Amino acid sequence: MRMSNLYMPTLREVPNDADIISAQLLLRAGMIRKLVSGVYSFLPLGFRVMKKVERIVREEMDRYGAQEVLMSAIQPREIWEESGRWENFGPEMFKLRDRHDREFCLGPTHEEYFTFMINNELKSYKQLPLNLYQIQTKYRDERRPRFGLVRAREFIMKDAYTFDVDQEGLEKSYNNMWKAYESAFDRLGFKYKVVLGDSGNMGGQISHEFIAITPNGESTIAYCDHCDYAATDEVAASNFTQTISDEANSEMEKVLTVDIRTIEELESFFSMKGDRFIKTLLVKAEDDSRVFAVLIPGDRALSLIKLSKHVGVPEENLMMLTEDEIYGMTGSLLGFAGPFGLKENVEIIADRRIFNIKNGICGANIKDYHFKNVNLIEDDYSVSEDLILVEAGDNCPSCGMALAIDQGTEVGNIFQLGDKYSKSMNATFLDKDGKAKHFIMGSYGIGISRCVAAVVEQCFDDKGIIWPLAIAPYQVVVTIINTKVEAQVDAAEKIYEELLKKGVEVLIDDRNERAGVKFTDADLIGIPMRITVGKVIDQGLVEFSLRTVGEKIEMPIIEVFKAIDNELSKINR
RNA sequence: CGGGGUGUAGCGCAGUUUGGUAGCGCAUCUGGUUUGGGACCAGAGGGCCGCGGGUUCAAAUCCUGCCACCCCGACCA
Repeated sequence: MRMSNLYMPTLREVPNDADIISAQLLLRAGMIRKLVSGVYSFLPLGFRVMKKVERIVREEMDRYGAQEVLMSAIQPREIWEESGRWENFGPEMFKLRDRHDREFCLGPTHEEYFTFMINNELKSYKQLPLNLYQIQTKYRDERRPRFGLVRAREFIMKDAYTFDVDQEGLEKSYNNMWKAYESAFDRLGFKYKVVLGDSGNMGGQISHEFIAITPNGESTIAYCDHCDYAATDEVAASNFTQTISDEANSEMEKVLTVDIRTIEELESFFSMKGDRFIKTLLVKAEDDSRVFAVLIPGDRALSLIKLSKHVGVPEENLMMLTEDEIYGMTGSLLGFAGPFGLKENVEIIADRRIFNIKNGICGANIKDYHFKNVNLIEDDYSVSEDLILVEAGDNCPSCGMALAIDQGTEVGNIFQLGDKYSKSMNATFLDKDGKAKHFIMGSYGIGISRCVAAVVEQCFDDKGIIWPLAIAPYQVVVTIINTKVEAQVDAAEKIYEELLKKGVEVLIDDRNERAGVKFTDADLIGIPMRITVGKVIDQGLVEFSLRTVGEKIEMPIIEVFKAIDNELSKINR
């Protein structure tokens, strides 16, 4: 491709609405453009990268036995009514009506449609297992789109669905997809971890998430460097050793604590560490049917997912009480809540570790008062072994060493759905014994466009993007220093033709620009290899440099082809 | 959805406090000089100042309604 003709509108300045590095660089490199909040278009260079990501994912899916299809993005209300998600998916679903007032949505995901289709077409166990996938545009009307391609409202996703006769078959399909994902992500060239995911409200079924390690990512994961334990922060078991005081129990006392609300303020007021406090958090079910007071050690945070499992309310329906609601339940203000004197309908849930706190401190449910010398007794409460968000340094549940915490971007997930959809949509096949059984399903997603962003989040420097060779929009750029110098142009054109002949993906920068502009653009758009044709062409030499290294090495033209072959041979296929 | 901020040329911004004919840098076009890490000179084009209503002799500027975008929170692949 000739850069004199390439639609590559690079920007010198950072667009003011680009919030993370990947969005800034992709916009500046002329690879994407934003139309409205959370909706992006891909320009030639960006589209090439995305197609390469797609190709890698596609090859690995195919290699592991999945079959590609393309389902419609537009779906009728009826199939979503069957699963109950027309309502439950909530305002995130883009809904529309046709001229006859019939209702549709733009698919945010495709469990319903696949289940519906399979149920119509597939009737015998002999046709199972089955693994179908597609790569397609998905729509989710996110409440708050941000982070460029990472949380978009329109995005490209690979979604796959497996259908098996039983749990054993599902586990095989699941492990198979796990391997396919590892192969694909290894080839994409970013660092990632596979972590135990939230099994959500699906009744304890297994899921895993593939998290690209990115410093500003939205997902927090806990992992162990000494064994292979890894989980999202809300799910990871928190095991820590409490310091248990050996002092004798003292009599509980009410203490005036004017305007002292936060644990931090309490620590300095009482001159005690946070682990001596009993924090009381008020949480309710969204429909107001139940209210919980959750007791946890003062220096730790609550995991809503763990609470959700303990009380049997789906996590998305749990919410913290507002200050007004707290007043209603405790008769006091935010910051003074405690386990004593709550309204009768409040269920008190305790993390077991608060019973190790001797002569602790908790809110008194009276404005400006706390109790000290509190010693709670297990028998009085609904006790959970673990309600707490994991922290760095907690003990690994599998080997006991210290866990580390990292931020990341979820680029893939795999779910064991079981019969969740086949049951609600009554999708069955006939088993060996002639009886109708529900399909045992799995679903598997990869955020294709999100992967593009995740790679950039990991691969950049102060000059721009550094694409891994496997997904770079072009592999080589031939830079002509001065297009007025015939010898340079001739040599560059010959090199360009030769590389094209060899099947190398190559750009030639034949623009009548100064060298600096060309270097800056080449660095910004992140082309892995650059051949610079300049003055030393008179001696039959060109310069070769790698974007990762930067250093230019003079070499004869023949050598540069070898160097390129050598780099290309490193691509993992 | 709650709180905050911002909307002025393709991009980044000033001008708004104190109303008086819309500016700067980059980008674009023309001519020339240049040509190894975002050149220089001279000239040119480009604006419903987010949209609507109001106040005023006069509104980018003041008032008001709406919209969009961004941030923080809540929520979520």
